[in-house]
Amino acid sequence: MNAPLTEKTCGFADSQAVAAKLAALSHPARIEILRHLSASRSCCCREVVDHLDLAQSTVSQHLKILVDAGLVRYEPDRQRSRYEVDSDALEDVSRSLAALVNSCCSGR
Amino acid sequence: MNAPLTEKTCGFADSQAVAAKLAALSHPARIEILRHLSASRSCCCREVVDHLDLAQSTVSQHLKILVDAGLVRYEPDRQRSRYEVDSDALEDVSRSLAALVNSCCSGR
DNA sequence: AGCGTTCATCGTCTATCGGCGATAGACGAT
DNA sequence: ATCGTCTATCGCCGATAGACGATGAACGCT
Repeated sequence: MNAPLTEKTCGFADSQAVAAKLAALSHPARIEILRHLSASRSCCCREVVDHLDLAQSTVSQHLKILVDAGLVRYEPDRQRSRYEVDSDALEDVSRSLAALVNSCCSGR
Repeated sequence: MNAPLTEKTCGFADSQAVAAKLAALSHPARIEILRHLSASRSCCCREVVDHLDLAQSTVSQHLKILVDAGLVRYEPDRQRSRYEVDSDALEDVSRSLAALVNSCCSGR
């Protein structure tokens, strides 16, 4: 599912997928959110808001971005929605980047 | 390993650094550029332009972003400027992300 | 029933991104 | 000296990101 596709030839379309994942991670607030989420096992939006010194709406947006990117799981539990890190997805991104970097540094 | 700084408290400033690096990587064109650069050992702007179906000015911009992020080395060789991947820097980013992911998945 | 809390969404504003063409500087070649 | 090539930069634009406040729905509690 993830990619036994084109081997190391990779491809152009693939770049887009990786880029999209990395884009979701390329914001300090979102990284902080991930850290906080993982530290707290799982938590609601409010908890993140308190921790982060950003407006609730802004945090909600960042969370949505992370969810859309598939890096965070979301469960609308009554009021207190629960957000929790999708470890597998995260590790997958890390692996993707590592693969990219590796293929770029294969020369040395 | 590379960062015995603040342990797991990590820090807010640190997130910014990682985010900045990842931002440079979060664009398909730039990933393609990296791939091409690494495949060609080193090359000039024009070479990338031919390969990429983007205007020369656009490519130059992307290259600048990569250089500013410290992921690509730049040497203004007469006309034919030489761009080449900074393997160490790239690996460093990969490690940073891995560390982040790892700390987020420590629970499981 | 009514209040407080939580959250997602909407609209708005500003800044930045990503693209392009045009331009100017630096060279090599003629 | 002039022409063609390669770069980097500038100016411009549409689109998007990122922030906020306001709003309304859903819920718990009293």
